[in-house]
Amino acid sequence: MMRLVARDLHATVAERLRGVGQRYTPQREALVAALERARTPLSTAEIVRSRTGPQSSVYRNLAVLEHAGVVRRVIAEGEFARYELAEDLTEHHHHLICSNCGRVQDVTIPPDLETTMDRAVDRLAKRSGFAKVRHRLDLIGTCRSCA
Amino acid sequence: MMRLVARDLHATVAERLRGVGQRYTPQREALVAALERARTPLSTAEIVRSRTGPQSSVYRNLAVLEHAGVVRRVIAEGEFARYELAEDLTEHHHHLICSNCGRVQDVTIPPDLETTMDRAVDRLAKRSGFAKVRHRLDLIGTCRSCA
DNA sequence: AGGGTTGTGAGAGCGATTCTCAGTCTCGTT
DNA sequence: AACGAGACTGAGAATCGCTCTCACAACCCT
Repeated sequence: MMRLVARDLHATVAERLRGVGQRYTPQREALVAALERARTPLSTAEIVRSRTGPQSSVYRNLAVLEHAGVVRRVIAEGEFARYELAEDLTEHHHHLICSNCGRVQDVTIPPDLETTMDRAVDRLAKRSGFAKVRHRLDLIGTCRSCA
Repeated sequence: MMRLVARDLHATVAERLRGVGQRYTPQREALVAALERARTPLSTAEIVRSRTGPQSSVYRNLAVLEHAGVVRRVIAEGEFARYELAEDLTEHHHHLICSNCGRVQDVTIPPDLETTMDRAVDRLAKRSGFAKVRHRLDLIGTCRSCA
């Protein structure tokens, strides 16, 4: 799916929040806007630093947004959790993670590799009795400034 | 690389520890043995429970073993960190992770997919200025007992 | 306007992990 | 065999990301 323009993004977010009985408050809007602007997963520390509100509210609202399917918690290395907009609000992508400084950068891979991978994943999932399996492909290395 | 038999495994571990000025003590041996036996990543809680020593020593020794390149911290979901033997002591594999209960199970994928993926990863790495890039492919879903 | 629900912010609380430190063990050297 | 330097251990304290609590404010619907 293509990345939504800001107007549609906020409308979609509002709708999803309504769907779980929550409101789209200015603070939550600020969180979504920050994640949109970053175009790469932000650590909770970065988010808190970005004047989107006090710590407890940031954590609470990230949890609400995650529950509403608006954001996704990204598992990287390092001490802080990271969040990014849900994939269906942006587009399917992978992460290039610096194992030294923890920086995360979005990357996409060739569609045919994506397809091949999905087929293999499906087969494995079926064989192992897992359901609703999605894949997570991350590239882990050392970024230029940490080299 | 093939999985090492126990005899070689412990010899290799001892050597790597020596390489960083550390000793292969009985407690560290017990940790390595536990990870070998499990054949799947163990959470710190499971390791502590398995009578390999007091908590503080378990954490310290896991850190030492990680630094020596003997074990690897696995990032899954859930409250506890997980550890497994380093890949060059076992063999390259991926993880099937239950997003509900956090259980982790090893899986391998077809070698040709592995090759294709590595090629794509190399290309991306070169383009982005990252060095020593390895891939991490995890399958995340719901296991049978959590369905 | 009223009442019920949801959101907010400050601080307390929680829990996994790390640190500290005094005492012990090991190993190479004499 | 005794010694000394450095590694190891274990118990508890400390740290720190994160979550919870609670009193108060904002919002929505009728």
